[in-house]
Amino acid sequence: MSLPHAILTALLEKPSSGLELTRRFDRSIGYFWSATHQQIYRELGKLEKAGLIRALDRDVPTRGQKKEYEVLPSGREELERWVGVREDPRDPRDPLLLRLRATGVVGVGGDMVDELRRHRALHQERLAEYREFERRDAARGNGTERDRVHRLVLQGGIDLELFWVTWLDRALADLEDTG
Amino acid sequence: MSLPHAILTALLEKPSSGLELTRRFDRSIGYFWSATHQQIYRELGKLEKAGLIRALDRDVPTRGQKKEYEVLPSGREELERWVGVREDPRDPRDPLLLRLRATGVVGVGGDMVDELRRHRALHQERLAEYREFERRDAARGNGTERDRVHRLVLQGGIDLELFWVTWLDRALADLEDTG
DNA sequence: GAAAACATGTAAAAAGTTACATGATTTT
DNA sequence: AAAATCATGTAACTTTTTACATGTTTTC
Repeated sequence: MSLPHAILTALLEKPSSGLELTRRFDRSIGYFWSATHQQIYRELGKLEKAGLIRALDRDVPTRGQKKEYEVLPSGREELERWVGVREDPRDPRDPLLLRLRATGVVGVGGDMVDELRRHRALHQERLAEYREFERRDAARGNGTERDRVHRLVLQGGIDLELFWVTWLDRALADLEDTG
Repeated sequence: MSLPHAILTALLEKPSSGLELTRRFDRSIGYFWSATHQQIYRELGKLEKAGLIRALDRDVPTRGQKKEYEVLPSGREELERWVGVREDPRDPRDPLLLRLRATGVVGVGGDMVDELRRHRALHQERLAEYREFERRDAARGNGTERDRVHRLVLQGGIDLELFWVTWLDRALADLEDTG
């Protein structure tokens, strides 16, 4: 049950429309949580119905017209409750390592090496992007708790991509060696 | 669509019953893919129906009685096809970083620091466990491709836990500093 | 013979993915 | 006026989670 809380957090940081939220999920929030626009619109509908958020301005919302939402006090309370909840780390699920392991029983082919290289490039790209965000952030202030938390989370994104690039390098070195 | 392929891989490595598979998913396969017994039994049923695996021995399967499965040729072919598929890295989804970010807008309390410490301990535990597996593996042979792939995947599990412990240490240092 | 451990399942709900539909606004 | 982009949504499906149900074998 994290999506509604991700949306509440994003809306508290800045009231937004569904599409704007989708874009923010592709950027900063996306370091650790992703969502499609379909998920977001559905969830916005639920949150509005539950009285946790409300649409601004629009009395007569028509299709195709921008609709901005803001968080209501009950929404903020719900988020405050949720941050105090204990939840264990989630089980990892990564198809790439599964595929690699499967090659151990059905045989490889150079295909898997290509695929690992491709993934390495993708992670490298994302890493570069995050480092660019970091560079930009360094210019801005870092006084508030919010800024520090943002920085920590971005650092998490960077470290995670670094993990991937490093592990993929090792895997490629190993497989190219004798593969 | 990875669960059926995870099961096919596990069954090729060694024919097993549903409960045995569940245990193996909690151990080695669990480095990067998890599944509950409910998921596994349902999927075994589907795979059997699709003719990719078959139950051994049992002609009259009754509830509560062990049922072992093995992979049929068509199952192996399906797995061979699947390892060649290109699939982009999956979007990360981690509620902990989401909760941390939420504290940036609703305020922290020492609660989050406690929660980060708790997660650090859990990751540290798992890391120790994986290193124990690594130690044991080192004794065994490493000649076959299968052994090498297993070792790479285990290394991935270790590196991922190391990422968490390192990042959590950094986060704790930062938050305790001024928190 | 009671309890614990082993073993297989069903059902319902929640979350996520994929495909499709449609209207409004801006640019060329 | 056509095309591109902005914007919101529906529907069907798949996957995952949670709660429950039940039978068998081993151990004390």
